[in-house]
Amino acid sequence: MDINKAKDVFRRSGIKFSQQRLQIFLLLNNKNEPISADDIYLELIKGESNNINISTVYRILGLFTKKGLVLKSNLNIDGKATFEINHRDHRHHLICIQCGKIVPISGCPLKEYERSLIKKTNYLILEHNLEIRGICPECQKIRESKDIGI
Amino acid sequence: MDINKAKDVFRRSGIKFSQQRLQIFLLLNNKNEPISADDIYLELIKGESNNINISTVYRILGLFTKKGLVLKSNLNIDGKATFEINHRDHRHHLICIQCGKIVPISGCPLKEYERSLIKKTNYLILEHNLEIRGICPECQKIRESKDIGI
DNA sequence: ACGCACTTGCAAATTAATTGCATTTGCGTT
DNA sequence: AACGCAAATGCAATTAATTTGCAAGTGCGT
Repeated sequence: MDINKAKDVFRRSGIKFSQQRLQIFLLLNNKNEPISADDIYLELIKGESNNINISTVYRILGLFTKKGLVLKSNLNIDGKATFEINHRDHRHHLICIQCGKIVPISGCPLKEYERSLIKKTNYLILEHNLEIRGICPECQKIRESKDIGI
Repeated sequence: MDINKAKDVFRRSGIKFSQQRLQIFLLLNNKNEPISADDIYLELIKGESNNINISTVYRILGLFTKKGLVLKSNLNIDGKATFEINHRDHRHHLICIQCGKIVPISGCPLKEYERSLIKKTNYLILEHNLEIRGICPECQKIRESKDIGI
């Protein structure tokens, strides 16, 4: 994702361009895991020339969310809300409860199920979220070597 | 769920009995949807003789969660964490985005999928959460009568 | 370069959640 | 049934996340 592409997305979404919006948008595009407002802020202020305020981060995330560019993840990381780019390809995550690593998983196992749910409940199903938690291969090795029970 | 049953659960979980714990436990058992600490507090103080403090509510929810009686739902309702009784039968929810109603759905569509995910990723899968959002039949009728697009 | 609406920074306010400490309560023992 | 102690609660104050008001700054069309 480069600057011109970002400007394009902004224009199409009716979002006025600004440096701060650009930076947050690029950062979110380079992450493939949910990130908190505070972490975005910390990443941006450690970047060389770049300055930004935490309230601006919140405001921009709110704007992006309202415009559908960003999803407010239902995954709260110790009390902080997290956000991620709205990959329209409908992505879920696999989260390691040991090291906190989050990896996107491809495909969605719920298409068929939702159809049956519609029949059963008469709800108009619009969206869902799914997070799966477990222990990644690396952390499993560490656990084995320390002989910790689950 | 009556008082003696609750006392039994407490004893088996190593939880000392108290009025406040009882009330929160009974309330959670009568809800079948996630509820925030604040809403629990509000429901309890409007009850006749009953008084409780919001910090006590948080402390008891923390205790119940630690002991596995209660699950901290990943569903945050405008910025507030929510909690629900740990039905060990592994329940998911269907949420109406119009009226906010939450109904539990029976069965879980992910058993088979998790098995395939284990093979593919070598993760040790421990748990997952799934929330499905849509519009309930009643709200659909209201929308139709008002002719609102989605 | 100019002007105006929109955005940002800053500081203060709000709200959720936590904590320290004095008081109260549950419960086993006498 | 009263006693005593550890644990639980209430209260007030604190911390931490998020929001908001307002003055100053910026993007963008003219």
